[in-house]
Amino acid sequence: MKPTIRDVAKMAEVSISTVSRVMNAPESVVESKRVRVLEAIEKLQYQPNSFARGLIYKKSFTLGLLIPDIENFYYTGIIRGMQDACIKLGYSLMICNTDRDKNRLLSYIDAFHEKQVDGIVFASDVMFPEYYEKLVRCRIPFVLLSTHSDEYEVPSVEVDDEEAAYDAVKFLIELGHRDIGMIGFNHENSISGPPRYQGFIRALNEAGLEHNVEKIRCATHRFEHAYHAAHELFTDYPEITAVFCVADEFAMGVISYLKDRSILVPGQVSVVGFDNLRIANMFIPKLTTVAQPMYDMGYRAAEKLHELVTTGTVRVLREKMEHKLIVRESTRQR
Amino acid sequence: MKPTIRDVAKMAEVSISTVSRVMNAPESVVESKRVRVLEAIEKLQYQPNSFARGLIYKKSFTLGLLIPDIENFYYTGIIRGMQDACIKLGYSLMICNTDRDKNRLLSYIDAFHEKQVDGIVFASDVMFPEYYEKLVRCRIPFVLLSTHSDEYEVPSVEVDDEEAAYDAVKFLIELGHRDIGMIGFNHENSISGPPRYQGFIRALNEAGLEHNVEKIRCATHRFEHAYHAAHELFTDYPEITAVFCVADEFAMGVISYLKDRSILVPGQVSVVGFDNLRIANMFIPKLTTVAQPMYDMGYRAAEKLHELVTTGTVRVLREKMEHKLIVRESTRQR
DNA sequence: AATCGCCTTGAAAAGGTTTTCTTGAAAAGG
DNA sequence: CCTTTTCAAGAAAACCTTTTCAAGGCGATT
Repeated sequence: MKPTIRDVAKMAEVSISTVSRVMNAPESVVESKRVRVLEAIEKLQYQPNSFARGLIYKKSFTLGLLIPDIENFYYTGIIRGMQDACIKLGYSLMICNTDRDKNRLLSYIDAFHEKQVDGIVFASDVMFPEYYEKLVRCRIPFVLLSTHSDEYEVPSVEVDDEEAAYDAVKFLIELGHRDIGMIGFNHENSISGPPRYQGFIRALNEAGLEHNVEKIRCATHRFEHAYHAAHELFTDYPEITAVFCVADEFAMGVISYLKDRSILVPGQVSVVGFDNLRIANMFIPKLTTVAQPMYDMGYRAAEKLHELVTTGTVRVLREKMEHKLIVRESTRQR
Repeated sequence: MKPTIRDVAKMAEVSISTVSRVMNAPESVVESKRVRVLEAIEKLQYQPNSFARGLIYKKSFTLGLLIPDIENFYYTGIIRGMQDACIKLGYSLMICNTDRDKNRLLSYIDAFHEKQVDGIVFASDVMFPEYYEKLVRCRIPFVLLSTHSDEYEVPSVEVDDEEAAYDAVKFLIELGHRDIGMIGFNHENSISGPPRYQGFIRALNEAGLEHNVEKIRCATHRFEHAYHAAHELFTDYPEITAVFCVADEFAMGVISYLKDRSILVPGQVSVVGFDNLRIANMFIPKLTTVAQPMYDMGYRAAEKLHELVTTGTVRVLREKMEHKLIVRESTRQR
């Protein structure tokens, strides 16, 4: 059987209280006994039972992460950052992939509740009232990542989507493009959809290019959808010479479509993506894109959640992270 | 505070034993009390404390997954499969990304031990004696995924790497290629490196193409390394018209290198990858590759681990999964 | 009518740790 | 040398659940 504190105590010939003290307040026990206990711990490969501990502390030292789609490359960076932060903070991390399924998400919240995770970071999804209410009923603190809530006061960390989109489109305009399209997210079930669209519009208006305002098609996260959306976009507006995509995966879809139509990128059409996934730098052509600091965002979200969990509140509610336009090979002067 | 079984008992005016029974053996309590208890549970949003439970059952109903590199697209499929299996089996999943760091891996094992996960699936890494011994010392059951051990008797699930590599190279030969190179894994710290190399050699020998045996360069998992390795390979052997890559990411690296050298793929050189990652179908050109059933492998690994955890043993020790060559656009008849 | 047995229920122990309370001993102060 | 203070360390309670054991009540059987 797994050795318990009792076994250690017996071997070291002290009481279990002393063993406990050696682990939690070593300076309070005299050296001779301390070394005996330490030796016993080592010899028995003793590891305190986290169930017993959890029972007392009412804490699991575990954080939960809820992501919509693990196959989306966006989240791998987030995960790394969050995991590193967890290591630093002495927490474990539990990752759950909802596959964009409402019921699944709800049941993961139950699982988190049962496992008594100390807090949850909720990534990218819309914070529906159902989710919110369940979370507060379960008394689980949570922060939002790459999303936010207008209705509720929930801490969040994200980039400035409007500004980022604006920068991307402005870049295209400065390159001399006058006919610009966009592949966006559906507005109903996405948080970043509307602001990125706003940014697109603002850049257009500012440059007097309002005639492009309609040149937008929506896709739902996947390459194939973006390919299809590109087909629609270019069928309706063959004059387009540049397209702003709200995700790198969309940019790849668009470029693949253009490739199949034998339209050169960036020769005839420029394409800019969003996120700066690792593949953005591997694709042919390498993607010009607006980078989100995924790693830092994951890291920051974990820190913020920790702040919330330990202090009960958070110094800055909505945290904006820096985005940055990265110019590579998928765009060109017109 | 979080309601306990006591609060429920009080509200329903029964003993805590009765409450426990309605949750674990409902038929053993008379209907009138049962409904009272159920109502109280509902009203209080009661959720049993998993620490107390774990203390009794000595089980956490959690499985651990150890992966070397979450940024490698290979693992996302694994994770999905394993998570789905966990849901089916009533387990939670804890994913840890070691970043190929030995110490980190060791400390994750400690974390798993402390959290008392019921079992671990250990993916892709070499099972060093240090790992093995630690795992058995901690008495944590584990299975190997996409790796195996020659020294120890450990359950594993993986594809037949030798055969899969053989199939890929044979395909290239059948296409008429006579000068074939390979981008492989380093043999020291990879399990699939040697068998894939063997497969390459066997296909070559069988076709009387032994003169290619030296045309191999190694890379360590990343695109950039593969790019560099391709540079070396083509500098030394400019006659090569086909290259077998042991990872899709390597194939992308090679193709990018050839692109920069203005060598057409598949026009002048054919490239085949390995894994069939989601991007294999998004890249330009779409990759010909030998597919691994990542989802199924993750799923199967979880099932196998569950079998091991519950029965103490496993019916088939080393499980081979089916691979399959998928022909797309990166290869062509010579 | 009495006994047996079954069903339902409550009391209590067990599981492993932390922490408070208590006690005994040693150090410090007069 | 005696009293007070400080310190180390053990005993026991608490955390929340499950499960065993015991008991009470009731119907059925003889």
